[in-house]
Amino acid sequence: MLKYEAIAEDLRKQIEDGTLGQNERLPTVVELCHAYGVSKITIRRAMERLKKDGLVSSRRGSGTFVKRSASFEENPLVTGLNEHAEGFTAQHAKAGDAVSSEVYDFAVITPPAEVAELLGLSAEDFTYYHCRTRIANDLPIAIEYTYMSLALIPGLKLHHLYESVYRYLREEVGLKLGSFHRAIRAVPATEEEATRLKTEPGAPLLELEQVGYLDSGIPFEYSRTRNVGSRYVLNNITLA
Amino acid sequence: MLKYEAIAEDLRKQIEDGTLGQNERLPTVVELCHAYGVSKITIRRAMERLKKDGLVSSRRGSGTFVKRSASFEENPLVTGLNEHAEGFTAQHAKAGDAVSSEVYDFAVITPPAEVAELLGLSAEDFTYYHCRTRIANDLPIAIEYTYMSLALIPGLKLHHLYESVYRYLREEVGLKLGSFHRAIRAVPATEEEATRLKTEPGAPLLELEQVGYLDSGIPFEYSRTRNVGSRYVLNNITLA
DNA sequence: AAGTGGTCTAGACCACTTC
DNA sequence: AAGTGGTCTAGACCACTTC
Repeated sequence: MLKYEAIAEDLRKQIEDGTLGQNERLPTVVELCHAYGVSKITIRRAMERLKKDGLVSSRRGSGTFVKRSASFEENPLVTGLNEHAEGFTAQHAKAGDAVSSEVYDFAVITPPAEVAELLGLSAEDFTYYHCRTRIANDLPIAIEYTYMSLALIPGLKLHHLYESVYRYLREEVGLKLGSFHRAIRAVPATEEEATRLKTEPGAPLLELEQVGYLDSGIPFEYSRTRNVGSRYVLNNITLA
Repeated sequence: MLKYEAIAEDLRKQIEDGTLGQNERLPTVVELCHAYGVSKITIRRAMERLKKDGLVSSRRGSGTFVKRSASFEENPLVTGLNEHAEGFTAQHAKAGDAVSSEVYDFAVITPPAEVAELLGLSAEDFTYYHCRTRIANDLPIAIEYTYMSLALIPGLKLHHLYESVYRYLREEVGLKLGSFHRAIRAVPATEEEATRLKTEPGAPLLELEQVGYLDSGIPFEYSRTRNVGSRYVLNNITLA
């Protein structure tokens, strides 16, 4: 086994058995160099492996931290990682499409227990909840059910849902978005979804379930996006 | 822009404008070090970027080569990359499932024009074609439609389709599998598929379309795998 | 034997945060 | 000012292929 692989495995075990707890800072790169008797680039490769697997995130100037993702160990379905998130708006703007939204629900609620757990919230914490369709060139492409942490995003308003929420988070709230854990399924449209998406009940939808993390490793959103199968193809895929 | 990014962009342009042609060998790492006035690790990072984007593949002892993937420029839907392919058999063996197959079709044919193009074949070249279902614990999970290059795999027999084709390719043919270009869609089951998969016509299927490459960059297979939506979740996802 | 890419060392220097 | 991770140098050494 290569040195960087052995180091990554050792740190992974420490994270999985709790020696390194959620949100805990790892030793610095230099400390790890001394501890394992290797040079910086070898530690760096081990860290890249752990980042790819969604276990840690690094911030220049601060350190490298264990992500709050223990719940994912229990749910092996959702273990991917996506850096450099682009929202629906950015994806379609590139193609020159006219993008709009229809909002069906927007409220502040206490989320379902499994959502609260994925977001690292207690039973008393609030989240925003919204359901909206995303429309490109007058054709509905997807319906989104999203929970976002109220504490992290104090000022979300209805009108943001008609624009780009990610742009708002980045530019106005100043959040730094990090990685995403994702799972993908094919599911049938409910009657309500069929009406909202202008398709047939039971029509195949491509569902992306995701938890979004800030670059600090704190989860900020849980969402399910259901894309009309005949209008959407997912490209640029890597399976880990 | 970082040095390795600038070098990757420069090489990408040379590949896209044809200065570096399909299957052509790039300059060696040491030559690139001198050409760009940088050290090995910087060239290495640029190469990792190009590999991730599916433009080149490297073989230790031989060099780094432009992949035969020009046709993907015309089809932006299929531009992902997946190293370290695991077949259905390996995935389910881990989970301790009983894996089997049902083969509905196995023949040597001249493939459809678009498949021939993706595989870099002429109109006169032959491929294997097979359709089979993959079954775990007596429940059909997926149906596969696959074209494999006859010239690369002289000895494929029916009985291999009841076992692991990838294991056969690796261990008996001695092929080294490289990366995969993939696209994902949700599609409805046809009547025939519904019967073979023990589900309903129109039921949502998660389709993975892929072109598989050897580590030399030569494409060896084109396949569409349609997974029953209610029995299959794709995890460990990275969107590039 | 000669050439190839892959891993790794022991740092220097930089961008960024404030542990 | 001190500490953090990120990029990069100029190699050494190794695994693998035969350009």
